[in-house]
Amino acid sequence: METFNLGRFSDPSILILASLAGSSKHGYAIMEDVESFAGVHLGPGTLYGAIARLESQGFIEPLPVEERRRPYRLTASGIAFLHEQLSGLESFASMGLQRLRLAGPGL
Amino acid sequence: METFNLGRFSDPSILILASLAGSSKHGYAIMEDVESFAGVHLGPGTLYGAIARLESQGFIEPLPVEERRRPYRLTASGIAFLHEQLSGLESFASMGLQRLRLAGPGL
DNA sequence: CGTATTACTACGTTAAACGGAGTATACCCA
DNA sequence: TGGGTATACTCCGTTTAACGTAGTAATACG
Repeated sequence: METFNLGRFSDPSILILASLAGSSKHGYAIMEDVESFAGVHLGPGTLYGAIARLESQGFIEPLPVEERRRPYRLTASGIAFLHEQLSGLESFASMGLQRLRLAGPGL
Repeated sequence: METFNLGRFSDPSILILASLAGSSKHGYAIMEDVESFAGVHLGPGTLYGAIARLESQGFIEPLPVEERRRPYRLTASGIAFLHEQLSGLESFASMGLQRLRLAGPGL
């Protein structure tokens, strides 16, 4: 299955936040979820590095460890931040596509 | 005017390509355009570094220099690439927002 | 005629993306 | 029962590119 490709415009942080918006989950599950919904594979360095940063920024918080899994959930500020980012992204994408539609034939 | 904020999820490359989708323009004009439509300020290092990379990737090409300005335009492959990226971005953003809507109240 | 704006170049620093390697536990199945 | 696979990470090194500062030079303006 070919999912849409976000290329280098795929800040792992947002992918992780979007994954946690679906439901709270631990690192490995985030990795699989991101891979399946965005077609982006995050290696361990990228994934856990980004998770640590998101936690220190207060956008996600750890839940009790269960069976060597450390699940995380979005905080209120993580939800707000994600919403803001996604809204901006959606506006930007639709504006860009509009530009392509208008100018595309005439380039 | 408060524009939407793309934060760190704002690969300068895509912003530049989207700017050129509006019309061909030179570096400084791209900088101003990106600032006005995306609210993102690109410093010279970021801007011209990204432009050089986009050119070497064949996504943009230089037009004849006029009055110490070096304008660029999208190539066909740049248009295709931008379209693909923006479509993916739009899907991703709307999927993420949907997840927030569904799970948001229940987190 | 000097100050601001335009349009860059050049360079250095830093953050973080990325991947390889390794560890350890649990699960399956022959 | 023990060997392979999946899970769930940690650790660490390399590379990339984002970002800013400084500087240059030309044109505009007032």
